[in-house]
Order: sequence, then C-alpha cells, then structure tokens
Amino acid sequence: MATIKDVAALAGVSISTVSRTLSGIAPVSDETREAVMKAVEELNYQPNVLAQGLKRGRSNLISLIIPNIMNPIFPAVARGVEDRARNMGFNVILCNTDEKLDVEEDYVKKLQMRWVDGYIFATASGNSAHIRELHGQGVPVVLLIRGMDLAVDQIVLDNFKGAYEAVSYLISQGNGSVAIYNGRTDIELYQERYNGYLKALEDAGIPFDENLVLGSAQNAEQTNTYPSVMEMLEKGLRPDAIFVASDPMALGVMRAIRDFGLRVPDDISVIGFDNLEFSAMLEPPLTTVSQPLYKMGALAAERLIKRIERKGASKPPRIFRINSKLIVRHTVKAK
Amino acid sequence: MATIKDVAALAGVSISTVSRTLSGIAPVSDETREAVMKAVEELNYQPNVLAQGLKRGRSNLISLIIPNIMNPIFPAVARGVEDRARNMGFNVILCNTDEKLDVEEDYVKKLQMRWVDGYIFATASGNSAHIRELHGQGVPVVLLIRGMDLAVDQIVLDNFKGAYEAVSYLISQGNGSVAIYNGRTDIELYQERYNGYLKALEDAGIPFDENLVLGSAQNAEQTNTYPSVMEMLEKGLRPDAIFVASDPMALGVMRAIRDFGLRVPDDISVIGFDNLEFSAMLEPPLTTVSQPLYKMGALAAERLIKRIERKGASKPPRIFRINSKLIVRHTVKAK
DNA sequence: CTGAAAGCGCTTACAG
DNA sequence: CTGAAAGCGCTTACAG
Repeated sequence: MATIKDVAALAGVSISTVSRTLSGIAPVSDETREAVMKAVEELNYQPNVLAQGLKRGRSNLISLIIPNIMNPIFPAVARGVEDRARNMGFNVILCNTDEKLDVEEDYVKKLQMRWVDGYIFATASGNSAHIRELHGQGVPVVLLIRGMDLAVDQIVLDNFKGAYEAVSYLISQGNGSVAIYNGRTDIELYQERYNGYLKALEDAGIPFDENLVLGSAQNAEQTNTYPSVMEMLEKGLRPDAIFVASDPMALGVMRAIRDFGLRVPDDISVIGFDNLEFSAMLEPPLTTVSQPLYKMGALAAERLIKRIERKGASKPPRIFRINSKLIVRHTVKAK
Repeated sequence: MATIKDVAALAGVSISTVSRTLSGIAPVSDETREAVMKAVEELNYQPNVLAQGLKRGRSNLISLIIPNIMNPIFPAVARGVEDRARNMGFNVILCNTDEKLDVEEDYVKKLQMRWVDGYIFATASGNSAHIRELHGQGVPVVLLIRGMDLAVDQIVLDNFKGAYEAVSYLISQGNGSVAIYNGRTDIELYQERYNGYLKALEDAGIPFDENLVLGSAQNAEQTNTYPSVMEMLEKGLRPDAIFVASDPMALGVMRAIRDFGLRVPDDISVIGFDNLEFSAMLEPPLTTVSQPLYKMGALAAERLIKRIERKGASKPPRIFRINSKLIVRHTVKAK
C-alpha cells in the first residue's frame, strides 16, 4: 500500500505538507492542494490508522462488552452500536463475557493495550471495580441496558414503567389476579420490573399475593419456567394472567399452561417482555413490552464517541431512561 | 500507562534488552531477565499493540463480515469466531453489510487502513471482486456458510445432504407428496437444498410436481411464506408434507396451514432448516435440520489465524463440507 | 505557506 | 549477552 512518502514524492512536496493537506488543519496553497490530491487519487492512498493512532494516542476503536451475543436481546443492540459507530468513523470490537468477571477483566486489560478509545458495557456484575477503575483513569465509558451507580452516561430502559403499564393493561382487561414470573432480582432491571408490578397492583387496589410470585430469587432462567408454572397450577392456583419478565421465559410459561390442559388466553392471559423477533410469530402471537434495542445501542455509541472526541470538556453524564412500548397481540383476553 | 522506556529505566537496562526479554526470541542472562521481569511486574507494563503492529505489520485483528447479526443464524456463528479468536490472541471487528456490495467494499477499504490481518466473509454477492482482490494481494481470507469459486479455505454446510436427509425422512414416514418452500435459488445454499430435495424424490421414485415448489425464484423471505402457502392451499393442493428451507420461513408456513383450518402435523407435516433457538419452543416443537453454527464459526477463525501466523508457507486451501443433523421433534407425523 | 526534525512505542539487524 | 541506531508511517511544534 502507498504511504505518505509515496504521495509526497509524487506530488513533489514534503510529507508534512501532505499530512497538513489531508488533515485540513493548516493553510495550504491551492496548487499544492491540487497536486497532493492528485497524487492521493493516483496512488489510492489511505493513511495508516495504526501510525496515526500511535501518534495521536487514538485507535478509533470502541469495544462493546456483553454477556453473550446469542442472548436474543443483544443482536439488535450490537447492530445499533455498530451502525452508529461506523457512521462516526469507528469500528467496534465485540466481546462476550458470559457474565464472568475474570473474562471481562481480562478483556479490558487486553483492550487497553490496544488503546481502545472507549467502552460500552452491557454486563451485570455487582463487583464492577474494573469499570470504576477505567472511568477513574479518564477512559470514556457508557453503560447500556444495565445501569450501575457510577457517574457515566447510561442508557437504560424504564423497566418500572414498562412493567407498570403491562400489569395495568392486564388489570384493565378485567384480569383481577395477576401472577408474575420474574428474572433474578439481583439484576437491577428485574427488580425494577418487580416494583412496577407491585405498584400497578397497589394502584388498582389489588392485594399482593406472594403465592403468585414465581421465579425471581433463584438463578431463574427460561429453562426453569416450565416446572414452576406447572407446580403452581398443580397447587390449584389459577391467576387470571401472568406477567412474565422476558419473552423467552414466556414461551415456557405458555407451554406449561397448555400442557396442563388450559388455554392461552382463554383461561390464563400471558404478557411478555422484550418483543423478540419470534414473539410475533408464536401461536398465538405474544402480547409483550417492546424495548427499542437498536436505538439504545445507537445512542450508546453516539454518546461514547462524542465523549471520546471532546475528551475533557464534556457535558456532565446523563442517565437516559428510555420508554418501552406495549405491543398488544393475542395472548391477553378481556374477562 | 508504562512504556518500554519506563521498564528499561527501572531495570537499569536498554529498551532493546527489555524487548528481547519479553519476546523471548534472543538469549538474555538470568539476572537481566529477573530485573526486567520485576520492573514489568512493578509497573504493570503491557506492550503497546499499536506500536508493535506498526513495526511488525500486524494488528492481531480479524474481521467478521456478515449480512446482519440480527439474522438469527449469525449470533452463534459470531460467538464461535470470537471465542476461538480470543483464545488465539486476536480480537474481532464485527461488520454488518445488509448484503450491500458498496457497504462491504467500503468496510474492506477502511479495514485495510487498519491493517486487519485477515477476513472471514459470510456474505453472498455474486460479484465478489473485492474478495478476489484481497486474496490476490495475499491477505488471508476464509469463506463461511456461503462458499464461492475461489482457492481459499471455506467452511460450508453440506446443504444437499441435509435437505436430502430431511426429505427422505419425510418420505420414510409415509408422506408421499412433499412440497418445498425454498429461499432464493441465486444463493448457492438454497440451490443445493433444492437439489437435495429433487434427489430424495427421485431416489424414492416419486414424480416431481412443479406445483409443489414454492418460494425459490423471487426475493422470497419469511414474510412472504404465508400468502404463497395460503394460495397453494386455496388451489386445492394438499401435499402430505412441506420441506421448508429455513426455520423462520417454517413459522409462516405453519401459521398459514393453521389459519386455513388444517393441523400440523396431522394434516400436513412440516420440516424446517437451521434449528434456531426458538424452534424447540414452538407449538408443536419444530422438526428441523441443525447446522453446527458455533463450531463452523470457531473453525473459520482457527483456519484464518493459522494462515495469518504461518503466512506464505501455508497448506493448500481446503473446503470443509460440514454435516448437518436431523432433529426430530413433533411436526412430522407418520401416515 | 512549506520543510526539516522530533517523536509516538515498539522491534530488529548491526556492532561489540 | 547487550546497547545504540534505524525505522515502521504518521503528526505537529518549530523555523523560515
């Protein structure tokens, strides 16, 4: 590939002049500019990003750190990050941590050697010392999907409101008793969804029944939803509806209801959370709460890169609490 | 961050010696080594990858170029690539092209400025001049999922065999007439699946009926499957089974069958292709053909990186034709 | 407006 | 076994 020297030689100027012409930062005479541009064109010259980075202390690389791209909420997030980053002249390095702290720390260490300019974290981890440290060193960081108590930009869903609206909708349709199947409440977003559920009940004057709380505490993931729902049904409990804190979990819930011999939504209504691609294609199509994952990813990338580019003189950090949207399909019945 | 100079100063040696000690490539006295290592430890020194790259002409970065991470077959592929790359000391830059040639070319151009060491392409594109060019320049390239006529490593599914087995299974269960809902046959893998379908019919002595061929030619994607199936049903055609060339398309097919008032599998059996995560959770769970996406991604990364490391003296390119596996669930009924 | 020079942080012949 | 020097491809004060 052609280097700046080749361009300088062909244009008959010094490499300094080539550099200045290209950066547009200093004044250059018209004829010089023309000669340089012609040479650039002719040689199809592209500046070497490694060399630029070494000089400027920048790599134009950001890193997206997520638990697992195979978790169905992340592809849209990643796509949003990638698209916006590309438009702003950055590439993104994708990292999967499986929620393992040591993997995450190892990644960050390696990426620092690479002079990655900024980090988007969409990982949980109660202990996030390495994120704090990064931020303490002045490295731009933004938190996505999962927030934490740190003075950086955060793009998170208004989970409380999303859950509140879903449960209120259920109640408005005449479903007097509403169960919840929640995720791990040590993850903040599930705790918020739980709070939204409680508040909706309270505002409707419906007494809380702890027998109607499934999942939650334990390491509850979708695989477990089936037996717990079965168990509840076998105990003779018959809520009018179940609010399920994620679409994949809702699948297991619906299957359990059906295998028990009941119908969705005729006997029990179900509402999910996430609005994954397959949710619309289920039988019946799932009513659920949609989060604008793509947009959230794009916003995260944009905030991060703006910070990278302004460096010190940035605006104070901000928490973006994004609104979800209820998607009404066919798993809720008016009673 | 500490640089090699700091280490040299602290250890009381030259930077050359530090470099040699760390690379382990040249002999160093024991006491020197100890002093250097102690300094490295103390300063928590990490060599600057940008500087190393500039010197060595290597970035330890590979690029994975796919149509769209939101297409459900790609998360597993990406995860496989990323895991293996990481184990081998490389990071991966993810690129989504939406099958647009100009986006893809633009990406490659930018990535070359970054001295990306190798490329994994999982994109179609009849016109793949830029891939040929890359390969012509001696840049390591591997093709994944979608092959082409080029002398590089390729990791592709044996689509012919997968389809052949699926259709033969359908026939063995007594389904005498089998329709196919195929993808765009200008994409090689769909053409191969079509050929497998034809061959299975032929080997079973079942005459080919062109009325039973849906999708295929047009820009057929999942959204379109519903109306075409409806149309076929309304024409009075009643195949015993439909072989659908992808799971997302199978969803629409099943819905159409059901909306028409028939049952899956009692009236019409359905078999998909891909074995996506949601396929097991459908109602009824989908019988389908599984491709080992994660493994294929990992293999692609491994081959690519081995080539990067050996450079010139590599083995001749090889086409890996991976076997699929029939996953029997509940959408096929013995007749 | 333009060029020569220093330097970003490394690696690697070249001497010794 | 070790150090001084050149150089990877750029950018950016510093002179002029």
